[in-house]
Amino acid sequence: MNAPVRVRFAPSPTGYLHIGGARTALLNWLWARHTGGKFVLRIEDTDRERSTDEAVAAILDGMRWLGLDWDEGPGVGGPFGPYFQMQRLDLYREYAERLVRGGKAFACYCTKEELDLQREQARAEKRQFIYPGTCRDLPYDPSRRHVIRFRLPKLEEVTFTDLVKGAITRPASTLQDEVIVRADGVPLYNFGAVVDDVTMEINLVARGDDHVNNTAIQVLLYEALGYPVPAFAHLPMILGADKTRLSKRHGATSVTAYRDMGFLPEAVVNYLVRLGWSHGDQEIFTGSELVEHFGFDHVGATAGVFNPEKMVWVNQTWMKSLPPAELAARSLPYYRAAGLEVEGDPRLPEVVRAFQERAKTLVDLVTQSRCFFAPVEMDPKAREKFLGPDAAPILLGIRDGISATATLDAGVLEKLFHDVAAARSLGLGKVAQPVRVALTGGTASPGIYDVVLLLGREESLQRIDAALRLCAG
RNA sequence: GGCCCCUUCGUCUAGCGGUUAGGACGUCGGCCUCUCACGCCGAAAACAUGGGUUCAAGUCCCGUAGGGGUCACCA
Repeated sequence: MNAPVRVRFAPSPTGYLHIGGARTALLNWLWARHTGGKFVLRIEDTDRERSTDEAVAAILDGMRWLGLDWDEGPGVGGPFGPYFQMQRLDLYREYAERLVRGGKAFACYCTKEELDLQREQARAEKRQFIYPGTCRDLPYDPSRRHVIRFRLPKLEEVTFTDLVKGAITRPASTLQDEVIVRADGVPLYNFGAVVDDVTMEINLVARGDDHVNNTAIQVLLYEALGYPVPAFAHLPMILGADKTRLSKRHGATSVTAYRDMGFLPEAVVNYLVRLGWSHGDQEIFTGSELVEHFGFDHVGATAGVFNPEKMVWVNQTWMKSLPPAELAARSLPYYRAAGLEVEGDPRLPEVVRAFQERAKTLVDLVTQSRCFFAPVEMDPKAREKFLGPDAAPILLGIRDGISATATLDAGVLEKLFHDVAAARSLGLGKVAQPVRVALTGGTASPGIYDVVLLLGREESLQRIDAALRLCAG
């Protein structure tokens, strides 16, 4: 009765892994993991014009980064391979021939040009163009260049059930004898996908919303082939702020771009799943929580607007929750990309801890903490405002205090800063800000005592001395 | 244009006939405070619209409007 779940993600390798594709892959993966089923990755590379090996690599790279491992597919193989459509051509030919022999498909000799002309004519007459069945009853002549068309059965309408949208019905009058195999023998999407889903024993097809209109003809294909129709789940699109389909002009759309911007994969996964799926009021989910709770019954039917601000919040929330050592390890490639070699630096975990709840992304973390691993880059505005002549005596006081103390710790520093402030009847801020600018080059940083401690006595003294010279003019 | 799908705060959503319509992001106030964050407290903010069904409708049905998708020898 209940066969083990087999789902698949079937991208066409025409570009990087798009945010929308990633979500489709993710939900399939979650369902497989939730049910203990199999997650199959299949590459639909039958569009030879646009498919590239680089795109395949980019997609696999994106999926690995998100942690979406596949049970069958490129690299891992599996019992239903190969998992590239261009390596399954014999299979499609066999199934197409079966259809032709059974009278359920036929050879069509119309040329692209003839059909384009007819289409144009129909448009001129404001008529819907539907293939008129020109070659429907012609004898089969393999020597003539031809495509294979599916012979649309006589029926009123086609209905199927969608796990997220419910029953969907389409009048047969809007369907036509689709071409299923090109003249060069390469199958078209509707046919290749069906044959593969049949032979790979896929029993739930979860894919983008933009495929609902293909589903009716596919249902008919399953029936013509004599196989059970799988369950369908059509996932709503991801929109940009203007409510049109998310695209480049809305900003970054590839998952690896988010990696490069310093997002944690956990956060991207978390955000993407929550966009269109919910579990009560919960916002933050670990991977295992997602696997535990995910189900198509709570996938919404409405398209969702991609909200970068919320994704940043999710990312920041995740960064705060990671152990500092873990966060430090994750930040290494980002420091490297910024030209800072911090691996093995004993201060790294402490520095990361100091910025953990201040940074929104890993890139932000690196940017903010830069002054601990590189010379001070003095912000001119900060200098002008906080390193004037009146700052000199304050800096001097702190400088002397630090150099006079044998062992620095937070308690000592707190007393020192308070004493300097009290001696001049100033608020603590009047003392801390000039020192902060002297030590970091800017006006925002972790607590000033932490900054001194992180920098250490010698470096702190040097930086204050340098600032003193600036005060002097 | 035909067909298909969708419609709760600006955004993501909870709701599955009876709720002061809840949460989150963002926004705005306040608290905390050495800066920036974090955290905490509070506020503004939604059932597209018109008809039904029902004692009762955000929840069910129909229409309208709006939005999206799709109409290839692309996927």
